Amino acid sequence: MTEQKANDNYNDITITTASDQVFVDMRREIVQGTIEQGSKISEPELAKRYGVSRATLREALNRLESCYLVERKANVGCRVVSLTAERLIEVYQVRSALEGLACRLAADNMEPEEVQGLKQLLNQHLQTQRVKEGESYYQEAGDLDFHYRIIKGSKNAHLIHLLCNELYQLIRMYRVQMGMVGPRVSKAFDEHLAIINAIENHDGELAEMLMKRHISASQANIQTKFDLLAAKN
Amino acid sequence: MTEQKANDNYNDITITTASDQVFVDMRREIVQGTIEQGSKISEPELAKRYGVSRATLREALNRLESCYLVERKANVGCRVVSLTAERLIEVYQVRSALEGLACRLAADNMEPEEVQGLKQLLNQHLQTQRVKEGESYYQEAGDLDFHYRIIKGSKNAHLIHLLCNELYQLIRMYRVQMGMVGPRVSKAFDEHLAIINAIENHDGELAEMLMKRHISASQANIQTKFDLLAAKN
DNA sequence: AACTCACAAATTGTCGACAATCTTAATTTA
DNA sequence: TAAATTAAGATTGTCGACAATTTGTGAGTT
Repeated sequence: MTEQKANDNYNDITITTASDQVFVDMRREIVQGTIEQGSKISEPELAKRYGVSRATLREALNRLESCYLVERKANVGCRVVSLTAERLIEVYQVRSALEGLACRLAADNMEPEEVQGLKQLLNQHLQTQRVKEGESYYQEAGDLDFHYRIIKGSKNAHLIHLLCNELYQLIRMYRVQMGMVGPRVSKAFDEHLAIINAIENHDGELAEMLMKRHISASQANIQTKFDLLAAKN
Repeated sequence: MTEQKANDNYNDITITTASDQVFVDMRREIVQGTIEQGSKISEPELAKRYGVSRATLREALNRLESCYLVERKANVGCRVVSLTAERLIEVYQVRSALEGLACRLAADNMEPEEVQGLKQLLNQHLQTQRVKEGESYYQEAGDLDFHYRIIKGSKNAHLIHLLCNELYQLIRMYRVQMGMVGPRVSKAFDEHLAIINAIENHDGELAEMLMKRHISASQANIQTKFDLLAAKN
């Protein structure tokens, strides 16, 4: 839980209204676990805490629901989502399909400059990783950045919105709260490299397949992680 | 625009609050075109029309935004989405990836009874189509039903929500307002049949591929339809 | 002791009014 | 005449209060 500030606002929302601010703040707190998963959200309490009325808080809650961070029931209330293994597996199945598509489209639609930028990013990661072997956070942030760029490279606005604004919040929450360390980190590099090469060669089919595998590997990791967690308790 | 009532509430929402009601009503009107695409939504005006306060109307608008039927801008307002060819292509690319996934999962997770039900449904369509050759509406409703069942058969709750509650409203809107007729109808039957067979044989890979093709064919239709429309004007 | 029912407290849903912002049109200025 | 400015009107954002529903507690019954 070191400084997470830099990567708070991944999707480029311009904050104009008060509910925008509350939305972004609550989103951060939920992703980081400050507001813990599964906990009930009391509208009067949180409204007071953020210094806004219930109306603006509810506006923020609606938007949190849109990105799957809270769940509402009529006349009952709102609670923060719980990161169960089942849910994460489901999300990763969807993610795999969508990012596979994004990768295929990126192979056709990415500008040469964007591809160059991606390669540079990967080089940076390589150096950073050498210096801070074992440190996982930077890698994670960089990894997200890598995926973000490819998604944006698809040039499919609907797909971009779906992944970056909606689905990714859950994934960030999982990463921050459960952590991703171990041998996956270095292996992920090679996979990233292969993906970039495929994109550079405009080989959409291969790029899609590699990305799907890449994400499926993460998915497998989730299951083992939860199994380990269950064994401890 | 005959009786659409039966298929109004595809996703099984239980209407409890006033904003639920407004949401469902507005959704129908937007899908059918009663509230026409691209039109600006005046909160005071619509609140009066539905006999509710602006607060409950705004709640409904939030949810309409979640299923991509309206777009909001801060301090500016809300307008109904416009069905451009570009947007629909984007949506269909996403749909193809997601329903492909759904189909693959369905091949593993559908109960035998569900598969039987699907086959029965297809038989009904065949008879209906023979009787009412050319009539497209029933086919469309039935087609949606077919896709719904497969999606549900995936047993992936997140995927089901994404497709049935969010993405499909746009697709229904396109179908109702632009219509789907012509040779696609009979051809779609054969494709449906092949998909069912693959599912029945638990051949996920094939089922996925067939579904993706099936949807890509619809996607190609969209482009030609818009081209024709552009040529007329 | 367990179960039901009724009442009280708390929470969510809804409303009308006010504040902040945007839009439009008239007016001024170059 | 065209561009910039400003003021009026309308629209959205926010607030506090009331209504409807749920939840929790405790008395009463079997």
